[in-house]
Amino acid sequence: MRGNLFAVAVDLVILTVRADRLAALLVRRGIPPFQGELALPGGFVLPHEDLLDSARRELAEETGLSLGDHHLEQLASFAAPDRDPRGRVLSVGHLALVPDLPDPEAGSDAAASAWHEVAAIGALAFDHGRILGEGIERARAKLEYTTLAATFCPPRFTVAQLRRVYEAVWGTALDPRNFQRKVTSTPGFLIPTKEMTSSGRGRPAQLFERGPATGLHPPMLRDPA
Amino acid sequence: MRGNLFAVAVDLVILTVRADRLAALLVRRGIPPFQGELALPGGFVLPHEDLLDSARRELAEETGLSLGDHHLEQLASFAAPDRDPRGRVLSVGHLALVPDLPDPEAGSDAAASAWHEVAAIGALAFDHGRILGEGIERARAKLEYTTLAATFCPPRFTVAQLRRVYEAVWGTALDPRNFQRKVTSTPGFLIPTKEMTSSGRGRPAQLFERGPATGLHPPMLRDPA
DNA sequence: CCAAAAGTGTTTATAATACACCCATGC
DNA sequence: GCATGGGTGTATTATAAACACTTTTGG
Repeated sequence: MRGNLFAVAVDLVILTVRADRLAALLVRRGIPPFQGELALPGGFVLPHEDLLDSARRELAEETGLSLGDHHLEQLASFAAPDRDPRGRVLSVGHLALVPDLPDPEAGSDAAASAWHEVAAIGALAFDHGRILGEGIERARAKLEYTTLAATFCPPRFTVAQLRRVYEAVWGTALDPRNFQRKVTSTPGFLIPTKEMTSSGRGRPAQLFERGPATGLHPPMLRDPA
Repeated sequence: MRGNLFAVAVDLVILTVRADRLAALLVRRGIPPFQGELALPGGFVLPHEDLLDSARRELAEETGLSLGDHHLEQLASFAAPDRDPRGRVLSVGHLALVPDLPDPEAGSDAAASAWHEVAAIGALAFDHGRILGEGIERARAKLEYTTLAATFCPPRFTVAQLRRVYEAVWGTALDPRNFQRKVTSTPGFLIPTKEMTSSGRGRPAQLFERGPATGLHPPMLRDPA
């Protein structure tokens, strides 16, 4: 082992759907480098910490989420020699999908963090723009073959809420009728409850919970606009 | 930046198809730890080197391949605190798909390396068994949605050769007639040449070259056994 | 001639799409 | 009643899969 040592960080692409728009949690940096600029939440890996544990810890610190059944996965590593002016830093990007949360409140590390609609995000510190881009791309791809979309929803949700998640992430319109049949007939996607939505215009909708499906399912439908 | 520094290595899952079997290039370790055991090719990242450059360099050293149009991509990073007895080492796994090559010859680093049929590979040094497993899984998944299978083939190949690649990687039998129509009708997959195979039993087959397709194509067919 | 592999055409099953239509609520 | 969204049924279309058949070589 030689002296070519790296600092190792984890950075998080934390996505949610708010007001029918895909949004990411970003922090405004309080210290150099890139002071005052927007960046992904993240930090250095502790001496005896595994990568996912480190990402889970950062996620909890930034969002207050204890990440019970939420989704967290490794994205990719970024280690361009000049990506950090302080020296050689390898960052392991992670992707988290969380339900719509109340705005991050003051206190702990979350003070400087806020949700930003992804369509309106400009340049970020370091190479975080690229990491964010890969996270969004991965999320879009995974919705097509997994039941992960439900992780964007609260514990109980309607089929229409779930559909709006797909529409927000993909930026397309889906046929509500075909969507309904598709998701309700995919084994393990949705667990029906006996409750219905009480308020709102139109006929009340049945409430569902996230099913246990982890793996793949036949492709989701993408209607033309 | 604190003293929690890591050594960073790249390890390579180098896959090929030899004699209709999926095979990986492995090295036998000449020094501790895990002296004498089989491991993935790899090594430490140099001070000013990017990850893919480092992987390309290791690939060239181990196989002699200059990696013109061959495939190389990052897989994932592995950093369990105890994965290397020498200390904290983060390894960035990479996946390379190469055509069937002559056996690695003595000289350079390739001396101790050899192809191993993946079905016959036992325990590997470090956590390389897991990295290999993820590489194989990724390769299997990507054949289904990309035209990557052709990177396992020599510069000119027949449809039957390409089919045997799918059959080797997936371990399934495919219908030669449906396969033919499928691959020849996928835009950008195959470039037809005017040449035919000269020898061999049966009717001569047309030779093709790798097409330019990079992205996705409709799912490949998987026939039942 | 026969066996073997290449390649084409046709039929059948399955899944995706489009869309007509009925249901249950708020106003 | 009427607008709004929830939910079901069905026709149409694309695609995958199964397989009969012709072509072209070597022996």
